[in-house]
Amino acid sequence: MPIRNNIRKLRFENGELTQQALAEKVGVTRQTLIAIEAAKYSPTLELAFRIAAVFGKSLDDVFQHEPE
Amino acid sequence: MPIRNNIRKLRFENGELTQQALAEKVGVTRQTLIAIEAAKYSPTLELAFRIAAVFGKSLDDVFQHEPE
DNA sequence: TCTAGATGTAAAAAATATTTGACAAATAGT
DNA sequence: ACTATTTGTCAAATATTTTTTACATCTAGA
Repeated sequence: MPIRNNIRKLRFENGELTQQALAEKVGVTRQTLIAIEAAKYSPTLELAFRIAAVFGKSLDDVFQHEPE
Repeated sequence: MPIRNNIRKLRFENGELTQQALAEKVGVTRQTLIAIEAAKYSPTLELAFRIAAVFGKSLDDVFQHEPE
């Protein structure tokens, strides 16, 4: 599943936002956030939207699909 | 789950692309595509990317999140 | 009218995402 | 050296998405 993300980068750009803090803002578990940040699996579109919303970014700014 | 999409519109703009044809291009079942088009549930980000790619659009052009 | 193609719905099984709980390692501060 | 915080991992349970199969409806064309 080749989906990259800039979550780690965005967390630090937004005042060292911790994984747990972000997880709470997004309404998800810390483990879920870790897995997504590490691209272990593909999140739900709904969750992807909520993550992007926290940073005030669009989906494409946070997640990049590498085709093939 | 308030996620709108323009799949139906995009299908017809792309030469009356049928649900089954799109499903095959995307590598998914027709029922899955129907459910997503009808916004019955939130697809995987991976799948959302593949759908957008078929139309040569970005994610945000195909799916819109209505916050709250 | 009959047939074929496109769309819609439904229910159970399979696959995948998410939660819960617990533990380990690294870092920073006291 | 100790404690607290952050990050990472793992495994089992739960929730959600996706598949499979089957049937119903509608429209267009022969």
